[in-house]
Amino acid sequence: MIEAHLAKMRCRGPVSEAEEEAIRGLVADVRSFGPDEIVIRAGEPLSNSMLLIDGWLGRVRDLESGQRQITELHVAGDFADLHGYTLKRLDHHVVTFTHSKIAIVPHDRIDRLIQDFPHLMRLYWFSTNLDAAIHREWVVSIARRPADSRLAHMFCELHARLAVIGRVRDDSFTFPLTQEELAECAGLTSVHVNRTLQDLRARELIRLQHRTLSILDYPALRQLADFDPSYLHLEKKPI
Amino acid sequence: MIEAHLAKMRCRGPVSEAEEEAIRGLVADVRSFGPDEIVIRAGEPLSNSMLLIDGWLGRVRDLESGQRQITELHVAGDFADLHGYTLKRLDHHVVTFTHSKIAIVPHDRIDRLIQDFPHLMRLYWFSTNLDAAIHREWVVSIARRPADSRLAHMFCELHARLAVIGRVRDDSFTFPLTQEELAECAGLTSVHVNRTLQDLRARELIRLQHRTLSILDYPALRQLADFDPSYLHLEKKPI
DNA sequence: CGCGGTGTTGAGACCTGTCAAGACGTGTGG
DNA sequence: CCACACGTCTTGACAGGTCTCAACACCGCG
Repeated sequence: MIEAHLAKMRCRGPVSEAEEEAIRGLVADVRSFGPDEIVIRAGEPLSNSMLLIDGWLGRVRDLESGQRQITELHVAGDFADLHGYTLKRLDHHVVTFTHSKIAIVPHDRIDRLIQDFPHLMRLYWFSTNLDAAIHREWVVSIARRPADSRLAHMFCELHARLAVIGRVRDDSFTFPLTQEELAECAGLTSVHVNRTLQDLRARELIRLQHRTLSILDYPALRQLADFDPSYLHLEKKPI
Repeated sequence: MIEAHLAKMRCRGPVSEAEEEAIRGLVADVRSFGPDEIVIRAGEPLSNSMLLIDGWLGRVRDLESGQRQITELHVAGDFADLHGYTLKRLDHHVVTFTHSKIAIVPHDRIDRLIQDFPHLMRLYWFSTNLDAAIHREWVVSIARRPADSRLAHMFCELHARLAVIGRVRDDSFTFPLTQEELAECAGLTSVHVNRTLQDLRARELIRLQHRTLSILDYPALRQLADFDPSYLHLEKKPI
């Protein structure tokens, strides 16, 4: 059920049997959502967090002008709103992009978990700091990189994050976002995303069809993106 | 010494005498830095965090192209790299913009503190999540807002953050960044920042001279910025 | 078979970037 | 006290990336 989550945790360091048991005990309930639903609305008081079991979620901000900005993407194994555990309300919505299965984790269970397992407290704190690192990388990308590098960077990041949970095969993975949604991530318009994707295809860097993204030339894509995966902290180091 | 830090903490909820004492005990040493120094270099292993007592710091990323992007600004009372406590190395440099006085906080003292005061653990975890919220707001700003709103938003954010620590008088505060550095925050060039500032001045929204920023028409600036301070969680709520 | 969402294309406008030069101003050394 | 130097701010002309608007093509699904 939460194997992807455990895989992600273990990729940073050992998780004992007892800890694993405790983590499994976090889940109070599992709920299913359709695509394009709002899972958590900005501002509402929270007493649970959401552990994504399967599907794709995003954090999105609606602007006054009617535009949307996606601030982070979440895949299986991610806690989508663990920061809500301390903040108690979010500054953004959490929405589904696909059918999604989500484990509900009541905050009081997290209370108990981190009390019993200080090591897990550090791991979960770490994981919210990792979200911040991802935000920072997006700031850099959106502020400074041209459209092609920007998309390339997103693809490299997802490649790395999905690989950890075993969802990449031959540098291919399913990528369910529409070009419109991709634009909302990258700070571009869907028209420009469309043209940029054509460009990336023409240069034989990627293939993207039927919701599947194939990276055809990873070294070249990585160079175009100026992608350095160290901010994802994927190497094994005990915390 | 760390009054600004305590003021910031207290603005979110009560901090007991004992807790205050413990927080003061975090400081192992105080160091001074000149302007434009690198305080922490990206990637180097960390065993301390830096609590800014006075001055201005920033988190900056150097790009391959030679450009720089500033990812967050820090003012008195901020922990500049508390996320380093869990991550153990940073994905960015921490640099000074002005003369700065910084308290050195060894990680093992934080270990002890959060063990003794679970409430403070939550507060400090919260504060790193707050940094993430600020990152998110920057993503939105840089991705979607035109140059004038973008600068306006930065000024509103700083106004709110500095007010908490008593550094705003009559909607004025010292703002020591050069236009070049401002550009590195906003994802613009210094030339464009210059022209945009002239525009904001001409519209009588701000005055900026001699390193002092005066907000002349806060409601108008806030509206231009589409600024909603709730992401800063400045209202009093026990955590 | 038709419909709605998604992807594609073109032309033109606009915001921001680039390059280059000059003005200002503040601190330093003679 | 002046002269100079260096960083910062300012300005102009032009280039270029991205956006806007609008139309059309495609495709999966009911």
